[in-house]
Amino acid sequence: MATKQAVTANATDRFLNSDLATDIEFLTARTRALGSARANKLLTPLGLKVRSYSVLSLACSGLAPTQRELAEFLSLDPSQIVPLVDGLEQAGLVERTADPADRRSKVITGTAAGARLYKKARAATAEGETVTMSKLSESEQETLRDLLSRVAFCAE
Amino acid sequence: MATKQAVTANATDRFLNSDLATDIEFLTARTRALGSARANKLLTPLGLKVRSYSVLSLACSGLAPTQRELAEFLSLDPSQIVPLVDGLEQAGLVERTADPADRRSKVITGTAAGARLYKKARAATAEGETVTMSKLSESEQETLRDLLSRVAFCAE
DNA sequence: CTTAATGATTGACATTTTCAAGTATTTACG
DNA sequence: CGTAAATACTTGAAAATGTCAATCATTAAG
Repeated sequence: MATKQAVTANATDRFLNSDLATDIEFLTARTRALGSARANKLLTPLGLKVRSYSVLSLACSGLAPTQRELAEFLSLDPSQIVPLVDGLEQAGLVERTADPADRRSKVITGTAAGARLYKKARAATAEGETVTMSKLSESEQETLRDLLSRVAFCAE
Repeated sequence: MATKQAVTANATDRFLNSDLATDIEFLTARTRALGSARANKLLTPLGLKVRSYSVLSLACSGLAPTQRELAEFLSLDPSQIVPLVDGLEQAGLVERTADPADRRSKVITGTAAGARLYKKARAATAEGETVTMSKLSESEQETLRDLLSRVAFCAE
């Protein structure tokens, strides 16, 4: 079996020199698929997914995001934020508060229970990230983080 | 208006120091969202999307991928490959051939028309990538590509 | 030769994405 | 002030995507 595998290369190896394998678009998609599958698996026992975790994280950040800001930052449609916050709110993890300065906006803040769960969830995703990045040294991981932020937060 | 914008920071800037903004999972998701929106826009005039482009790319690579290999490499379920190949096949861009060595497998190869379209599509996505990566120097882009491949093709 | 495993396909179902329209509120401007 | 335009959230519908189990044809294993 092991020898057979060595002879019949798997797709991942076979296409390593294809055009696609050098395409940033493709590499980010594949990295994300790997990472988010892993993260979702680790978050499931906590009743979260990558999406709800992201909302919870910002809700617990102390930065008092509005739903519009959540949509913008998470690259989602504003209408997608509604059920995400609904779920977290019904679970008692976050609260919607009308912004006194602009009552159209609703500020999302984490509750005490939300903060407790976030702490655990953050540990879970950190563990997933460790696995995902295990092929890179610490300094390479920092480099990757830096390069990706510069691309991801490009003003356009 | 311009002054107002400067005072009221947008979400992207406001959350730059949040936990999430240093999360690789999140950074890859956001980078991918930016990049794939851009790529899809450039591919639309050619009748392609990022997905069908990826299949076409491998079909035209000369590496004769089977559908199972496409699924594996593109992080998709095998059943998702079927309609993707259907579409390209109906457009005369690729062909399904039963693998003589294993007639369960179907090898996907690009037609002449497929190769012509792929050439244009590749130029389009390359242009998108140039825009997406414009904040990075050439050597930084190479570093990013290298680090991402090592994560994306991690054996697990 | 029989059984188990694999690759493609289909169909059912859930989730996610995308949009357009509606309500409440705020901003811009005459 | 008062009206019109813009903004934030919400709703709902339609399309696209993801997930999974079952089926058929073929191959591999015993």
